[in-house]
Amino acid sequence: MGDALRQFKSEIFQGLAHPTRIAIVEALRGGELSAGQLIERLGIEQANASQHLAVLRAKQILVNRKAGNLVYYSIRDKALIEVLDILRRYFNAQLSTTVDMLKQASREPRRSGGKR
Amino acid sequence: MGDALRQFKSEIFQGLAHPTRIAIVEALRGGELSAGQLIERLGIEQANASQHLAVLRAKQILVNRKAGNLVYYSIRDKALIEVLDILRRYFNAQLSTTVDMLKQASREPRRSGGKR
DNA sequence: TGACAATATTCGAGTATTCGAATATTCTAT
DNA sequence: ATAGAATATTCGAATACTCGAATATTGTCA
Repeated sequence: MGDALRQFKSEIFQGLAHPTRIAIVEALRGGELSAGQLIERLGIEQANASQHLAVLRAKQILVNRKAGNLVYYSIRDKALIEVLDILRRYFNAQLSTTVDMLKQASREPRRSGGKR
Repeated sequence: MGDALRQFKSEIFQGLAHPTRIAIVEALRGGELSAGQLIERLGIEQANASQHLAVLRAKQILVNRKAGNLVYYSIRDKALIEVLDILRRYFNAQLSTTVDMLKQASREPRRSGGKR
């Protein structure tokens, strides 16, 4: 696979590599929302939202549509939603094992991580 | 969705947010490889490979298995491979409209956050 | 036109990532 | 025990990211 393509891929992942940006993309699952609606739903600073939206635009994850005074954002390609669905299962599976580990850890005294 | 879960998700994406790490994961599509084999195939520095492998381990993307002097890495959950497949289609679709941008990007120096 | 609302950009400080060089660890074989 | 091979970690400098404050831009309406 070409270098440029791999670079492109990594930039998509970079685009999603922030909790706020994941929240934005997930909020747009159901369809487009204006910047203001996103700010309200996520409860974040206006400037911060705009910066994250700029990142998502730059990485081609979102597209925007201007309607008068408002700017509506939406997910550019529904394949990304598919990815989010798969990852949801993935995270659920991972979570159960992580939770088990955490339970285990909180039950045992903190010690240099030996094997039994 | 919980904050912690979103944090967890973003860390997975962060784990994949580097071309070298994507190359590593893709090299492991066909099954496990030792660190040395990865280094040879990808043509990268030993220390650098080890650092990236540490990131992928920390993000729970890879698991490793020691066999004598060697350490074999493999993808932890096959859902990730599914994700890579979907993204392959995604990237192909995007490519037609993005080729020009990529050419441009690879031709111009990277200059975000430059000196002031 | 001027005031105002919605969104975007710039700035600077704090933090995190990335790299190669150097060093450390772990395992095997003698 | 010692050497050597495979892998991991530490260090420091360069680069990139993130945030809120301040400012700029764009569109609407009276």
